[in-house]
Amino acid sequence: MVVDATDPEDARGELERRLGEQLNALISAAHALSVRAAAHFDAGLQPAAFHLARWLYAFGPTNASTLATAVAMDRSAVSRLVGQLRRLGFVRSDPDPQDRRGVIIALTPAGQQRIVAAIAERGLAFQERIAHWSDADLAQLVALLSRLNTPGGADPPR
Amino acid sequence: MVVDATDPEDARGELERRLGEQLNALISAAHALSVRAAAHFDAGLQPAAFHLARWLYAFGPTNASTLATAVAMDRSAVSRLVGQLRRLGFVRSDPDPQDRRGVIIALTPAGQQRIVAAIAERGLAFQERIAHWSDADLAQLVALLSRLNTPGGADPPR
DNA sequence: TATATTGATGGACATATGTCCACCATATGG
DNA sequence: CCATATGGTGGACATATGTCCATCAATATA
Repeated sequence: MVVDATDPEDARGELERRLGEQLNALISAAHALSVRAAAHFDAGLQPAAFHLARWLYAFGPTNASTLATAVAMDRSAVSRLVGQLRRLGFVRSDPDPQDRRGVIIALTPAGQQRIVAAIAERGLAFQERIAHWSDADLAQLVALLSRLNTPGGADPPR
Repeated sequence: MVVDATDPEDARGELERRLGEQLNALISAAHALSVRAAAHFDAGLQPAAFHLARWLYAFGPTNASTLATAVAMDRSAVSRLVGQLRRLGFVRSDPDPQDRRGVIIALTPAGQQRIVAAIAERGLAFQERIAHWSDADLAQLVALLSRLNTPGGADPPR
């Protein structure tokens, strides 16, 4: 596809297309690393439980329904997996003070440590790639990703 | 954790830690979108096949073994899934001229179109977030991600 | 109080996925 | 030529996952 860079609309569209391409490559590569990280997290644990724990680590506590929507899982499945994680002491689920039908699911310190350890391996893979980056470039990337990750431009709901 | 920003070593480590955190959030959020994108790709197709197709779209043709390693799957599974994709006309597998035991697996134009269409939905989710970004910031992010995604600093093995 | 709604849990079952193994074709080394 | 190694395919089976449904407790509404 040939793009006329002098046309502002097309230039913007091209930028967006290239962002999609780069995100796709990143996510595609990260998937394999995630599979291996999940295996490291806990041997007696279903891999899908790792996704839940990681989401909780990334975005903080929520109730079961929100969590189910966020990770694109059935509520039944989330309930089962949270049960596993709770039995292993990696998450806690306290009744929601606002609506006592619901529960607030949160990582325990033990769970947080496990996540950090499991992710460390993946960290190594990327650390090699940024080894020769300047601090300025690295800081810039972190800042831009941070902005990309907070939909409203506000702080994440920790 | 309190970091002494005047110590260059700690500042660098802190940057790397924050990059890990941001990547984790991005990957965690992207996972749910990927699940939905896979469903859009083809109804009669196993979701895992979408991962294969996406990897081929992101990184280009390879042989079955390399593909299996890259996506952290068993060779048997890759063989089965590639078979499905081939039957649907989304990939081609030609014998490797270098080693005629092996095959080179590549997306067909039809497969490429499907991937682009399936990813478009996810694109919309991110497009909202970057709607108010300046072209300069967007271009900067694309450039930095591009550098992050090419391990050796060289061009990807298309 | 009676009724309907909502959040969560867990059983039951179908489907998808991971893994092991046997097999075939080619390649490699003696 | 023979033995062995390697890339790929597909069968068989165990496990993980997705989905539907019944159930319970707390809310909300009348």
